[in-house]
Amino acid sequence: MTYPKPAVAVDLALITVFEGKLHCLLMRRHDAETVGGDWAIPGGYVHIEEAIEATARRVLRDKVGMSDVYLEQLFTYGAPARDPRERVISVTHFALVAADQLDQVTAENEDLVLAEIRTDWDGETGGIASAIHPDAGTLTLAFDHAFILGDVVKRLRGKLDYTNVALELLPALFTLRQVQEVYEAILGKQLTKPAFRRKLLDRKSIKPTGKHETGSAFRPAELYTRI
Amino acid sequence: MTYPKPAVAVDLALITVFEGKLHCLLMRRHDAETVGGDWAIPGGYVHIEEAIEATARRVLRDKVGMSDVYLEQLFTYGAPARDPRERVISVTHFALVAADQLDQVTAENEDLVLAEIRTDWDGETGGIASAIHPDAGTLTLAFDHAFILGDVVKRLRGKLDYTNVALELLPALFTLRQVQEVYEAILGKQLTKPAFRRKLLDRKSIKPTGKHETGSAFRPAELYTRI
DNA sequence: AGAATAGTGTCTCTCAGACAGTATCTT
DNA sequence: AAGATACTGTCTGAGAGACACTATTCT
Repeated sequence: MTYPKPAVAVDLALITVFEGKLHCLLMRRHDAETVGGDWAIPGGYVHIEEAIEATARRVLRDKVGMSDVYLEQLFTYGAPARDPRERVISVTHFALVAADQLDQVTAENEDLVLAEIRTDWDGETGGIASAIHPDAGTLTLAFDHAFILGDVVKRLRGKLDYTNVALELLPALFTLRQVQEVYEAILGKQLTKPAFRRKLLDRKSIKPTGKHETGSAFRPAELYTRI
Repeated sequence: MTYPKPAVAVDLALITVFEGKLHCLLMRRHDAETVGGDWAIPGGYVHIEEAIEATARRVLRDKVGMSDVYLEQLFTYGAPARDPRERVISVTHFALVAADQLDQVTAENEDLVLAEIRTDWDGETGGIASAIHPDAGTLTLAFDHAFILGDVVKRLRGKLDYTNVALELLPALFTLRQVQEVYEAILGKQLTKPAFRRKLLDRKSIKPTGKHETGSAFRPAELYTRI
């Protein structure tokens, strides 16, 4: 006996830190009334012979125009009514990207915007997130995507202290101050500089390059790179 | 346009600590030659109007005969050839149960056994696990289930120090020594008693009952319970 | 009484936070 | 030279591991 099958999709939260704030790439939907919102994270159906991560990378390439990013499976969302049109199970991933890369794709594609992610809960409590655009204000998110973005923030907060995922949000060369800004954006709180430096350097996951930043108003900081 | 859809299943790793060792419930397959092994963790297809966790609880009830257990989504496995018969995407969960409960179901059902899970890697490195039965020796696992069990161990090791999941593996009343045994079984290494007691009690997630264990050869330990 | 385990007190070492100080670059 | 930020040294308190000690129960 064969059962009717749910559809399987991959949704992709593209995360970056821009001007000291967590941001996410959103895609305009032209069917807002049927899916419950004007904006959504990019996604696509899993093809019958395609690995799940391959779907994620295809969505990244075809819908966003990027490749070679840090990608991680987050959670699989499958509430029967999460998509009002048909049963869709979403194997959701998140990607971590440096801000300059996302700037480029939003400039080239009218339907892609970068929105700030805000949460009104502390630590790893959990809950929904809201997306705020500098011009348009708070964006209405389709499906369960406000909930998904909340889960992304929660996961990132949890992984910060025992992994190096934060470095994926920075360009190839970066200052220690920039790393601290990424941590502060994700955790939503201030950190103390000396303790942060020590912890980061003790981890042996970055190394100094001897080069320094240019164009700074005052003393330029040394540039570091991933090991 | 409609694409051919993959099937979606939920697989369920039922975990317990028995005689100081991590164990897992396995189900005998009668189609070993087509699925690559004699033993598998229980699973079932997601029905078209059924939430994913509801599938997990249905599998738990219908195939194992249990209810009211700690359940958590682990990962979604979707390699195209993981099931040689058809494309099946598995939203895998794990359940944590006290050993006495699993003892009961294996006694009642011939096709269910409790096998020890062993890993040959340290900490949270990751890798496959093997399943060892007291009489039958090493069991051959179907599909990617050796890999999945490895991921379960990895996840449990990671969650031990910042959650109370370990308490789900114990009966309603337990001694501090039993809690330490659970931690040691999961981590695969010895811990020191005074430090362990302090950390556990400082967490305020268990409380003493005033009762003591009976039938012990020597001084009986106090019984604690979850708060 | 002796054996075995339950449970506790203390020392030390490591590590994170806080603060204050020094170094270096631009205007 | 002044100002701003990069970077560092030191103090302190919290917490984990190691060890030794006391307490309690059964044979």
